[in-house]
Amino acid sequence: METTAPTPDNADRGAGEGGRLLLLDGHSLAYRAFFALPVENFSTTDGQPTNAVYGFTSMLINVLRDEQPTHVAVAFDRSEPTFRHEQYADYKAGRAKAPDEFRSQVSLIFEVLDALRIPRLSVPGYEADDIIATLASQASAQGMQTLVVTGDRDAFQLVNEHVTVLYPVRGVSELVRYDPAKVAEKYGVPPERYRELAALVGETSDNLPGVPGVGPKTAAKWLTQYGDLDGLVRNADKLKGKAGAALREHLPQVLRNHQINKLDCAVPLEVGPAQLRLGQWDREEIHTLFDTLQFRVLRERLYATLSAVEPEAEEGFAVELTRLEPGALAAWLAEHAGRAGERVGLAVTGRWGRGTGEVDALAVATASGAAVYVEPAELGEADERALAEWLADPHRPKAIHDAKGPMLALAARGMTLAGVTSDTALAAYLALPGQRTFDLGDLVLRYLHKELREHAEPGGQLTIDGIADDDAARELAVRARAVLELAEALDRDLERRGAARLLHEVELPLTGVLAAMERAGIAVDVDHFIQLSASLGGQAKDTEQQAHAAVGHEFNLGSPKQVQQVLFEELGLPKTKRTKTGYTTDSEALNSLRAKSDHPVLEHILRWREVAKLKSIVDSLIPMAAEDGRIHTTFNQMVAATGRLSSTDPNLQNIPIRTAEGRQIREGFVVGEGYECLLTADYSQIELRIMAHLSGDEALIEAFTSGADFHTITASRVFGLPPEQIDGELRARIKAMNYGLAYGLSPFGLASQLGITPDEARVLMEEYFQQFGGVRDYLQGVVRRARQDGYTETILGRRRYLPDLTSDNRQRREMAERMALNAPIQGSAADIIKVASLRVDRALRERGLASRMLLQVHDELVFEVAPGELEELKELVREQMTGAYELRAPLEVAMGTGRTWQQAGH
DNA sequence: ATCTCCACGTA
DNA sequence: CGTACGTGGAGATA
Repeated sequence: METTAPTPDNADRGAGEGGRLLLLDGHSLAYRAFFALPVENFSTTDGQPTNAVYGFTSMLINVLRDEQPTHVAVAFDRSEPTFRHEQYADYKAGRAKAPDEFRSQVSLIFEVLDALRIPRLSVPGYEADDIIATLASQASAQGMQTLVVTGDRDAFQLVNEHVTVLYPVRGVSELVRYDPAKVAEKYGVPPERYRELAALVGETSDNLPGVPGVGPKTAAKWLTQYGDLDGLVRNADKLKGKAGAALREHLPQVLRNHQINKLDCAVPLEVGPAQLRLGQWDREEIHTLFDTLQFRVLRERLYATLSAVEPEAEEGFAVELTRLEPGALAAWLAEHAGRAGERVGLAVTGRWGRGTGEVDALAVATASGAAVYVEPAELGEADERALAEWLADPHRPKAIHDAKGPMLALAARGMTLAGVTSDTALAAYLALPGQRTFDLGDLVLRYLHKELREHAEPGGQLTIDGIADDDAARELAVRARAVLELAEALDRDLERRGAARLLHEVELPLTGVLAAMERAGIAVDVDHFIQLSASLGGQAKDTEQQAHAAVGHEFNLGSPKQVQQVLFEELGLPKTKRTKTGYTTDSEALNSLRAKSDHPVLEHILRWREVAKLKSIVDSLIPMAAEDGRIHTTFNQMVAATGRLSSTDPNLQNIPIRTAEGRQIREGFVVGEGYECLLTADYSQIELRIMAHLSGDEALIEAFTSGADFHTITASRVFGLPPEQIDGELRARIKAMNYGLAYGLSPFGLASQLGITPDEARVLMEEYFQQFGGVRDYLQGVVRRARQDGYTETILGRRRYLPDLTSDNRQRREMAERMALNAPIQGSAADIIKVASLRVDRALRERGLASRMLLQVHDELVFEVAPGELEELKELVREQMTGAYELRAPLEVAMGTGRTWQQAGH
């Protein structure tokens, strides 16, 4: 086709001025989607397949979001023959008729486009590509930029400085941008030569055979050498070899291809580019349609995309910072931050961690923008007291971002923080649990469309109060102001997501409980650790020497790379499972190698790893002991996507327990001075009880309420044997299944774990589900609902969003399915232990006990027992933990006491 | 100095 | 080809 030469007029115009036209090839994209997305995952409950509509709509939304076009249209082919059929009777012959499941979806795509008020164009006798070519050419002449989205490579001939093609790869999830440079890079010819190249190479799907033995490389070489197809034809005689002969023989065919693959840019159309302006879409119609299609995730994305068109507000936050005279803080707080019910924003700087901290400064800002900045260390006695009273007053509502650190820092000054009605980091975690970080600036931008900076004053910075030059003060005041505004936005967002109660009744009060545990820490016996480290170090050294001797030379046992070298290259042992960079040497693989070869080095490596790991844990603990002889971990309340806590610096949630040597480490965690002993209390099989509860499977619930061993009872039902005939082997199989189900275990995985064949595993699962069908129904329902809603939910309404459930990448999709199976179970367990921690904490205070909670390890709480309180504490803990939530398979708690964490285990 | 991979500890 | 985490060493990259 002719490319429109830029006239001085339109060449000067920016893309924004002339507009951005988006043109999609409806059939080609829908067809791509149809084959990329498995139909069994994309159907409505009444059986209407929706994979093509879904994929098409998803691509459309993405491209609307990413490209922000001003004008849009979708072109469709017609079923009638086109001018190309007249030129070449066999055009597109032999192409399989589209399957019924596909054709039924085309009218649904029409409905989606109609609801979005996006014009759909088709003209008898022409293909969608021709319509696109015509509009693109007209748009270029009007100074518009055009984006063509199509799965048809013919469109590459349209590419020029005004026209870009977005071509889908890897299903429908990714679009590659073809500008002139990209076409040249990919095909070796500029876009205006692309037709000629295609004519030589041919196009199977259009039944246009090219020159046999000539691929894109040869074609590009010829075209470059002779300038263009004309030049090549004139010089066809000179071409040597088989390829040259083939070209000469097929010359008429090439010229015919070149005729036919030319896109017509003069299709008679009733509309021009200017009439394709993106209009107002019908919210109600979209709701109804997406409801029938059961597209909830897409609806969310669509709303997010189309409402994000509102202009970005550039302003920051206005604050009026007051410098207070000594003694004036009480009055200021009473006036500005004292009215009941009116929340203020609070921002704190300082350092914190390991159960303590220091406050440098603190700013308070009100909704009107009035703000103060104080440095506690500089305050007089009266001001400090006023500050402490205000901070500790639960009736002075405050919003703060990530309260736990400031709580520790304030506590180190003897101050308590209360009345926090919003922690914006915590709120954002509930809204977006998959995110890793919750930076205040990011959230402010996302929720308020504002920058985290001061609103520029028209007349420059105020210097009246003499502190305008104090950037740190103004910055902190801005943060306080921003937090306050953000808190309002997040309150609304959480209300919408049904998580407001979870925030206010669980997560917010829990922060204080966690801070208290971090402050308390757990006492350790450093001498014990030092001895243990020495003993483990000796063993590691011995084992290392044995390993070197067995191989005949030294190597670094800690280097997987060197271990691979030794095992697979030097010793020629059979290759194990692949990793990204080689073959695994993990303990599972080494153990299976031991079954095939009795080379002693295998045992030495395994033993060394075990000992070295334990030593590294012990060595990491030793320097962690603070001056008070205790280790103060940090609990993170906002990292785990399921709602669990995590522990860092050090991680006290992965202290060894499986092996006897590992348990030696637990001997080093001891009761502190002034206390009687440690108490551990853990939930028995909490996740399985939750699974029984959520599934409502009567047989599984009965297995828990019967009082006998759960795995034995379930095994007895599955195998149809009385419980006393269930031996260790049978029990182990069912135990693996019971736990595996909550993780999305496949027959393959179960097989490899039990050392049976996948077929046997399949049979075993089948037999299991015959007894516990409710579990299967539940698990299937979880995934199906999650796919529709876009998220899973726990018993307290904690959501986990799983967009990958609709991915066209099988690995990602199946991963998301397993996450969906596990998230409600693991997350509900997290909900329950959080509630339990709060209840126990409250009961301890109500009863005025001096015993305290030290650690939370997912299903276990560890306490330090004050003298004479053991019996009362045990009763209290059991009552509060079992009563945390009423499950149909009731919660049970096991407890143990002892001088050390090891002895308190049971 | 910082990142990625592997391996492995816990629930 | 079973979920959720955090840590440390090696080795590559800057």
